[in-house]
Formats: sequence, C-alpha cells, structure tokens
Amino acid sequence: MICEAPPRKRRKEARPSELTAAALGLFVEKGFAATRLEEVALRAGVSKGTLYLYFDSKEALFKAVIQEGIIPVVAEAEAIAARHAGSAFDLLERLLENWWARIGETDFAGIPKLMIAEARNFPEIAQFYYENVIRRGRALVGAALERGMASGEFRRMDIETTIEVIIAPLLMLLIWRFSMGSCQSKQADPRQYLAIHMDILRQGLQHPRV
Amino acid sequence: MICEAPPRKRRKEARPSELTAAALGLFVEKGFAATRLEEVALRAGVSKGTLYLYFDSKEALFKAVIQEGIIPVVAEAEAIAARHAGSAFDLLERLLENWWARIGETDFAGIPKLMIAEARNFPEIAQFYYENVIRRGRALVGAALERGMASGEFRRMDIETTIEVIIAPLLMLLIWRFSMGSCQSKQADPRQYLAIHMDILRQGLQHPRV
DNA sequence: TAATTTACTGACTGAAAAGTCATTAAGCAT
DNA sequence: ATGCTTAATGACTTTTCAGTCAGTAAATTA
Repeated sequence: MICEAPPRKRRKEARPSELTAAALGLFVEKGFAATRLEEVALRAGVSKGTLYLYFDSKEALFKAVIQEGIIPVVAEAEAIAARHAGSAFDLLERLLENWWARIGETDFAGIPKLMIAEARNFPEIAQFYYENVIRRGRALVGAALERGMASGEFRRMDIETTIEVIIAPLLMLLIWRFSMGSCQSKQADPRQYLAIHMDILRQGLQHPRV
Repeated sequence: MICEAPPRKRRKEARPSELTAAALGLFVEKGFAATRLEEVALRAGVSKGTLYLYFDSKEALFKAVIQEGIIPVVAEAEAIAARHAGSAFDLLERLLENWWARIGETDFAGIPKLMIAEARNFPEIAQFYYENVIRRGRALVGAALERGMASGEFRRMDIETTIEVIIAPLLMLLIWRFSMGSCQSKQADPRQYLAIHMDILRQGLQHPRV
C-alpha cells in the first residue's frame, strides 16, 4: 500500500488559531513539558517547521494559547454584571451560568487545569492570567456579594474568602474532567452539580434563622 | 577556594524516603516531566547513580512518591468515622479538620496538585490513587451525609454530587497554594477559609425554612 | 505559460536529560 | 590492622526533542 502525503495547502490566515487549538488540547492532556511540538504540528495538519513560522518558541506558543483563550469571556461577564437588574443571588447565578456556557462547554474548559499545572514554571504568564482573568472574575463575584450584603439579602461574611468558596467547586468541576475524570465510569452531571452548588449557596448565604 | 566534596555516607535504610521526599517537592513545583533526576538526587544529598540503586526509573520513583504519601491518612480518617458518636455535621467537621491537619499542613499537601497534573500521563497510578484515596475519602463524606439525611439533620439531596461540592473547596485550597498562589500577595488564611466553608454548609444543608 | 514569491516541508543539529557501569571508599568482620 | 562486602559515585552512552534551514511546491503575477 502506498501512502501519499496529503497535498499541501497554503492557509496563512487560519494557521495560528489551528495551531493554538491543537496545542491547547495537548498541553491540557499531557502538560507543557511532555508535549512534543511535532505532535502539535501533526494534530494541526502541518509540519513542525510551519509551527516555527508562526511562533518563535514553545513558550511563545503557550503564551498565545492562554492569551487568545479566555479574556473575551471575562469582558462579556463584566457586561452582564453591569446591566443586571434583579437580586444579588440572581446575578451570581447568571454569572456562573454564563461562565459554564462560555468556558465549561467549550474548548477553553481545559485552560484552568493547564494554568494551574504550569503556573510555577511560567510566572510571567501566570501573572498575566491572574491579573486579567482571576482578579476580574473574582471582582465580579465580590461585587455581587457586596450588593447582597448591603441590601440585607445575604448575611455578612468575609468577602474575599467567600468568593473563593463559591468559585472553587466550579474550577474543580473542570479540573476533574481533565485529570482524574478518566478514572471513574460515570462522570457527575455538570448541570446537576451546578444546581446543587447554587442550592446550598442560596440557603447558606442567607441570614441564619433566629 | 577549594571545594572538597562532602564525605560519602552509607545509609541504605534512609535513602528511599529521602529520595521520595525530594522528588515530591520537585514534582509538585515543576511537574514530572520538567523535573530532572539529577536535581532530585542533589536535593536528597546524593548522586544520580544512587537514585537508580533504589528506583528502576523515573516513573517508578513517581509511583513510590504517591504510594507512600497518603494512604495511612485515609485509614486514620476511617477510624475516626467508625468511632464517632455526635451529630452528622459534627462528623463532617471532624473529618475535614483531620484532613487539613494531616494533609494540608504537611509535606503531602502538594500531592493533589501533582496527581491532577499527571493523572492523564500515568493512568495506572491515577487508578491506584482513585481507588485508594479518592473513593475511600468520598465514601466517608457520603456516609456522614447519609446519616444526616436519615436522621433528619440534613435535607435530602443527591449524595454523590453533594460530596463533590463539599470536597472541592478543600482541594482548591491546596491546589491554589502550589500554583497561582505565588501570584497574589496575601494568601487567604486556610483556617478562616475552612470556617466559612463549614459555615455555609451548616446552613446550606439544613431543611429549608417553611 | 513562464517567472516570481512565499508558505510550507522534513531531514538535520545541538543540547539536555534519562539511564548505565566500572571504579571508589565506607563500614563491618575477623 | 587487614581484608571483604556493597553503598555510593560520576563519567559515559543513548535517547529525546526544541529549534534550524536549504529546498519544494502552491499560489500569484506578468
């Protein structure tokens, strides 16, 4: 059997995003150091040399993966918060729903695991991610909490810590999917997971009964 | 200045645990693939050749790191649950406290991040960890929840999902410390974090007000 | 159709790190 | 002390992979 190489195509515009998409998948799956650039290129349907036409180095590729992924989503969440009218809990719920729809159900879902695994090896990229995604995401949740506490809808608690406790289960849901998730047969249903989390929060953030 | 090599010492008994301790630290910090065995040996005060006297390969070293770390702690938690007498929420609280004292405040604290980052690359080790740590840990929390629901202390919710929502913030606390933690100046106080989490849970798991 | 440009290729290079082994010396036995 | 066993060493070999570059062919222009 003769395997001919597939015909070359010249597609200057499409290459960078095809390459970052392939790289994201492999980085999430195997980690940055364990991913071979040849494999990234292969998955993008291109040769290794082509990869170096568009990215100076492996680290530059990583930086591009992170930068192009997630920042538009944060901006969108800020817009949602800005024009929200209902209760504070309602806003929380909408933020988390949106986050799930825009991250959890897309290819970006692997970014949190990737960022967590590599933060120490790439402090500059971690810093960028922290400033542009984490800090802004937390600020949104924090503002919702403050509003709810000011209006009497929520009881008073330490804001910074409560933010983390609220966000943690969402992050774990994704992290799990790309790590130990393959060990268990039936994956928890994300929608139900979110519902129960919000349910506990709805009641847990209230003023205690007298 | 003349740097003499420090004198050799023969310490067959102590080597394996010194090596796994050094390896754990570096694996957590840099990831498995990015850690050089020469650096592991150096940190353990030994040469690379010595490392290979005790471990057949880099992967064997990784396996040893995971196996020796955390299983005794799970067994201890099971003992605590077995002899517990008070309320179900009290048991939950004691389990989480114990977990924090035995994992969160020890050198094992990095294991969850390590396991999450490498699970996909070492499915066999991940499976072992899942069966011996995760499944058993979850079973404990699940039993406490069931007891509380049976006695009427908690409202009825899907057990499996609730377990995850309860555990997630604890895992994130550790994962954070070994990843993005270095990006923010003031780290959240773990004790306060746990207190708020338990506080939300105490109220969130109750029967709703009528 | 021929000439020109440039996106693309893949064999090659050098460096870095895993893994090996002949040699050395610490500690024990006599 | 002297010889013996074996833990420990570090220079060496092998493998792997990021990064390079001379050449190829797809598109575009004349």
